[in-house]
Formats: sequence, structure tokens, C-alpha cells
Amino acid sequence: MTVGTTGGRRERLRAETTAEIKRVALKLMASGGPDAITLRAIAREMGMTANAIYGYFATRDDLVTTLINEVYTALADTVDAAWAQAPAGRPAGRIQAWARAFRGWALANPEGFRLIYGDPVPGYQAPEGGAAPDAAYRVCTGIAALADAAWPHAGHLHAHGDFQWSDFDDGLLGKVRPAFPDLPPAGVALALRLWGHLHGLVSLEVYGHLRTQTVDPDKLFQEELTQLVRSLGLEPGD
Amino acid sequence: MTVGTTGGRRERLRAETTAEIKRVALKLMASGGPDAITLRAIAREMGMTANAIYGYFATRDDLVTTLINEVYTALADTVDAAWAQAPAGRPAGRIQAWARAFRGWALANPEGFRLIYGDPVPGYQAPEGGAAPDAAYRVCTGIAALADAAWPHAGHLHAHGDFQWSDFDDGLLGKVRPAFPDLPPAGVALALRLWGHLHGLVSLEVYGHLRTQTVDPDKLFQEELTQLVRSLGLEPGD
DNA sequence: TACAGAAACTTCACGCCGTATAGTCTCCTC
DNA sequence: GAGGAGACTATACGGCGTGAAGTTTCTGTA
Repeated sequence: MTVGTTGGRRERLRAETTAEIKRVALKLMASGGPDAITLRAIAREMGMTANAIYGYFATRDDLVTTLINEVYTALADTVDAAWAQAPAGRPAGRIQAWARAFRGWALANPEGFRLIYGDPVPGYQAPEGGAAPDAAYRVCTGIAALADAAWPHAGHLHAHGDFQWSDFDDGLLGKVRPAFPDLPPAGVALALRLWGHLHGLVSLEVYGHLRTQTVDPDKLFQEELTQLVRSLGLEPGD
Repeated sequence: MTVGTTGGRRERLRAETTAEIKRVALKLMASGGPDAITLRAIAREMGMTANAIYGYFATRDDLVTTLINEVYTALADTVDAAWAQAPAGRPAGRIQAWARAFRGWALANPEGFRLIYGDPVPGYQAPEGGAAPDAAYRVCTGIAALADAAWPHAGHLHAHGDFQWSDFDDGLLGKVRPAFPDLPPAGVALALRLWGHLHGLVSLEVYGHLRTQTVDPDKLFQEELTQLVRSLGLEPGD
């Protein structure tokens, strides 16, 4: 018979082991990069056999998918919190807070960033259906919120490109859209371009393609953010 | 004794084999992603033993480094050509041509793009000293040229951030700088931000983080480019 | 309390990988 | 035609993910 009852000793142990596997995997990734996530290394660290992990995760890719979900969630939590903490009355400040939180998280968790946005793990193939859907959804909502906050000021500067709703309906933004009824198609396009700016600089920085060219990425990002906010018709804070 | 004489049969065969190894490696990468670059797979394809490749490349990483150099060079050639072909008198047109060439190449060679700008191959560690120096230098020069062409129009819009030469001297841009004597530190910062914009959107697109959000990245990139050019104080062409 | 069965874990095995070492064959040069 | 350099193979080692089968440990029920 299945155990069924909640709080059973077995279930507790199982949950702890599962957590330890993930913890060790993240530790290995932090110290040795995404390549270091191997079942054998994890098992070694835990004093187990590699095959024992198959009792908790069907395949290595399954484990990686889980990790991505959790890391993605941590990112979403970070940027959401930064957004929520900034006063709602000042769109520029909120956008800057969101962007800084995003960059800060990425620099503090470069392996996590790679795991989410790069070629993560040798041979890993993201599953079709529900990979990191919730966190991706939340980050996406955050981006849309940026554009929504700026749109009243930036709209007249960016109402180009002849975008249609059909350009976005299939994607994540299509699902996020109802939450921002005042955002027209051009506003959604603006959101994506904002996302491109922020992700672009941060990605260059995390992957080290900036280090070879400038000593002070901090100042550069600050300037980018200032210009970005200005281009939205807002006055940058601090 | 070493052969010494040029045009020797042995040398010719050797050069051909070297070329074939690289050709097969690129083919494997194109069909199976960067993961597919394995010495054994290459050798299998060529009817050889994996160890035979060690006669041509010291290690697998050596082979990958060579591939990166060549792919990087192809990219540099592409964007350089696009830049040179566009009339020098119209900065906006040149910038758009460069950017479109960059995106076009990236979309046509997604694995190559990953090889250069992403986490390329499982376990691969780029060598310290002279990895892809020439092509990187050329792409960097291209970026600086973009900023240089736009600076007379964009300067007054972007002369912020209090940048110093010391922010760039150590990097690639420091070495490129003499070629653009009229570009001030803020102009170099602008170049890096331009690069961030272009790289950012293209990278999102290549890695598929855009596909989940919009159906028509083409239109989006077009719009981004238009706004970018406009933000430089230029009038976008076509 | 004894026992059946589920769950956790190990052992063994297979085929992949990079790579080190030693040996073989072929062709060029003197 | 002999010597040697260069191209390539055979074999082996350790690491990887993963499948199948076996062993131990725990747990709910009779």
C-alpha cells in the first residue's frame, strides 16, 4: 500500500534527500559551473551511488529542469520584490529598481543566469510543456509592467512599427496581456525591446564579453539605465 | 628531416585532412548543436580513429578554439562587408546595414553564434592569451565605427555618465580607440551600449527566449533598429 | 508480533566521452 | 635500399548517463 498519510517518517526523509540532492547540485554548479552537475558527483558528495538519484529524479535532465525552475523562481522573487518595494507613484524609480535587481541577481548568481538564459548543461534539452512556466510567466509580467508604467509617458515616442495583437497572441506576453488592458500592441513591442536592452547588457556582462572591453560595467549599466528611462520620457531618479 | 619545401604532397594531404576535420566538426555542430562536436564522432564520420585527430589538434579544446576563430572571422567578414557596402555618407544606413548583417548572420548560424557568445561546448575553457583576437578586434572596431559615425549627431544626447579613458584602456576598445580620434570616452560608452542593444535582442532570439513571447521577431528587430537610429539623432533609411 | 510488500539503495553492465601510451605501416629522403 | 619521420590504429583508463537485477530496510496489516 502507498503510505498516503502526511507527515510519515518515510516521506519526510524522502523530502530531505530530494532537497539535499538539489542543494548539492546547486553547490556544485556554483563552484564548478553548469558542467559540474553530474549525477555521479552529486552522489559522491552525498555518500551514495549515482543510481540512487534515479529514485528521486527520472533522469538527469529532470533534475536540471527542477533546478532551473527553482533558480528561475528565485530570480522572479528578487525582481518582483524590488518592483513592489519601489514607490508606485514614480515609474522611473520602479523601472530602475527592477533593472538593478535583475542585474544584481545575475551578477550574484552567474551560473543561475546561464542556467536560465544560456546553454545550460551539456546535452540538456528543455522539456516541451511546462518548463519553468510559472517563473517565466512572472518575469514576463514584470517586463510588461515596466512597459505599462512607462507607456503613458513613452507612448507617443514609440507608437511605430505597426504591431498587431496577432504578433503576440501565441506567446507568453499574449497570456500576460489581460493584466495590462491599457497597453496597446506597440506597448508590448516596447516591453520586448526593453527586455532586450536589459537582458543584452547583463548577458554580455555575465558571459564576460564586456570584461574584455571595459573595466567598469557598473558605470556603463548605470548610464544605459539612465538613457533607457530618459528614452521613455521619464526623469531618472537617484 | 622536416619536409620544409612548400607544396609537398605530404603537407597538402595534411592541410586537406585538417580542413576536413574542421568541416566535419562544423557540420556536426550545425546538425546536432555544439554538443555534437566530439572527436569520436568526427573520426567516425571520416572513417578514422578518434586518436588520429590528435595528430592535427593537441586537444579537443584546441580544435574548438580553432573553430571559434574561424566562425568568428566569418562573422567579422559579414558585418565588415555590410558596413563597407553601405554608402559612407549615410550613417543611419550604415548602422542599419551593420546591425542587419549581424542579426542575419546570427540567425543563419545559430550554433556559430552560441559558439562565440554563449556557453559553447561542454567543458570547453577558452585559452587565456590569443583566443579569437583578430576577429574580436574587428567586430569591436565595427562597433566603435557605429558610434563614431553617429557621434556627430548623437553626441549632445549622450554626453553623460562622466566616463574616463581609464574606463576602457585595458580592454579591446582601448586598443581600437586610436582609429577613432574624434570619439570621446562618452562615445565609447555609447558604442558599448549600442553593442548591448544589438547583441541583446539577437541573443534572446537565437536562444529562443523570444520565440515564447512573440511570433514576429523580424518586425521587432526592425522597430528596435529604427528607434536605435532615431535615438542617435539620425533619420532611419528604408 | 510476524510477515508481505513497498521503498531505498547497491552492484553490475553497456555504450558514450577525452586522452595517454605503445605499436604499426607508409612514404620521403639520402 | 636503408633509415626515419609522420600518419594512423590498438588498447587502456577513468568519467559520464542510464538500464536491469538484486539486496536491505522500513512499514502497515493480520
